[in-house]
Amino acid sequence: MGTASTAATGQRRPGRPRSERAERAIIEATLALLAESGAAGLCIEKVAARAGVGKATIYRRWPGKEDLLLDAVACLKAPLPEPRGLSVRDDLLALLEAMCEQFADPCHMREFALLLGEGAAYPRLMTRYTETVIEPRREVIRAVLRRGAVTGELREDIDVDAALFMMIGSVLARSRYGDAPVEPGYARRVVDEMLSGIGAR
Amino acid sequence: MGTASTAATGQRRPGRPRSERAERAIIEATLALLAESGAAGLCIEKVAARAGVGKATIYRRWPGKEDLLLDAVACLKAPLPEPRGLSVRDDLLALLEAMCEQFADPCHMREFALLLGEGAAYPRLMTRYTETVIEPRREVIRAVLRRGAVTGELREDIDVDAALFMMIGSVLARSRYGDAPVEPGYARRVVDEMLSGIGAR
DNA sequence: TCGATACGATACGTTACCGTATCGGATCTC
DNA sequence: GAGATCCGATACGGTAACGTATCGTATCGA
Repeated sequence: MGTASTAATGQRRPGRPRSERAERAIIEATLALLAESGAAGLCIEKVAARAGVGKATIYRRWPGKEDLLLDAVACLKAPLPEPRGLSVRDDLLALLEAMCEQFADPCHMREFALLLGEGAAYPRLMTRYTETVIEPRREVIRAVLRRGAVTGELREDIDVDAALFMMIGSVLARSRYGDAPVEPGYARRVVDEMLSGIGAR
Repeated sequence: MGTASTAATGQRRPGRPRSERAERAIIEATLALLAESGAAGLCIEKVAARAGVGKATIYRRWPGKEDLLLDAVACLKAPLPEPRGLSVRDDLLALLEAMCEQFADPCHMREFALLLGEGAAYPRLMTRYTETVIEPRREVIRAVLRRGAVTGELREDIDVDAALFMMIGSVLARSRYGDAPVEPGYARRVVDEMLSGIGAR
């Protein structure tokens, strides 16, 4: 992490060691505030207050806001269910339903949307988020699509990336603020529409 | 608009009338700064500076930032090409290519992404943006899809909304910061994948 | 011409957050 | 126990934007 050099050398520094508990509280508070107010709205003083920590304890570890956010975002997990269904259709359905569920949580939605919007201002942060959260999820879906092309459940010459973004995007475009929440059954409709195609037989 | 009551009564108020030119400059500067920094990053002093206007000239018309933004966003247009192609496929292709092009412009992308991310903090602003920009565009695409279902170019029982969001979302999910720019031919790949479906024949 | 209002400019006090410094107490190693 | 470092707390000066007030000038109706 962005912290001092003890880990690098392996040696112990003299004096009181840094509190692991404080560090966890800081990261946790950072992620919570990130989801609430976005990267631009996040401020160190609020992080310190929520973490129950002095400002100095933060500045001792990270030089500034962006470095703190960078480490915080790296701690995010991407809890998409590992697909182990029987059919490709069932796997896609489970993945898409999990996405719908996550985006229905206003907290996750905000986290994603805020980072998306602020990507231009914080490019390193956006890159880290992509590596940590977004790309692993995409890869899970890509794997299912490729598997389908091999087993014959999907067209052999399927355009994996186009299909990937159609799936992900259908949830993303639907889950905007101001729209009605995604209704149950939406994932199934998308998957079936993708499988059968919209063209006439 | 949010301005004073002369329009409502139709009567002229005594004294020097408000400058139409200043009002236009303010709205224009607001939209420019909105695209650059988002709603949260926008500040009245910068709007005044860019518009070449005193702060009082802004506060005389709008009580605060959100009301100004509300009027500014209402002035946005949604320049999707009116489809008048020969086939449904050509129309969808043209619409999707126009979307790709617009999202390739960093300015439009930021405008959209920033508003999306800040939707939670400015719900009225988000609603206005949806009414003015987003929903009209969706309706154009819906109309083409419905037409296809009638003419037989598309399946008769097509799920219009699912298909709509798959189309829009494929561009949206692909056009993130940190990703490579959308390559030419992407729109065609999406449209053809949607028409044929990814399921095996 | 005169009163009323708007204009751009600028000064003002307020608030929020920045990053730094310092405090007394706590917790490590030697 | 001595020295070093960290702890949470808080004070500090600096900066940015807030929204209000006040300039002298400009432009309208009566």
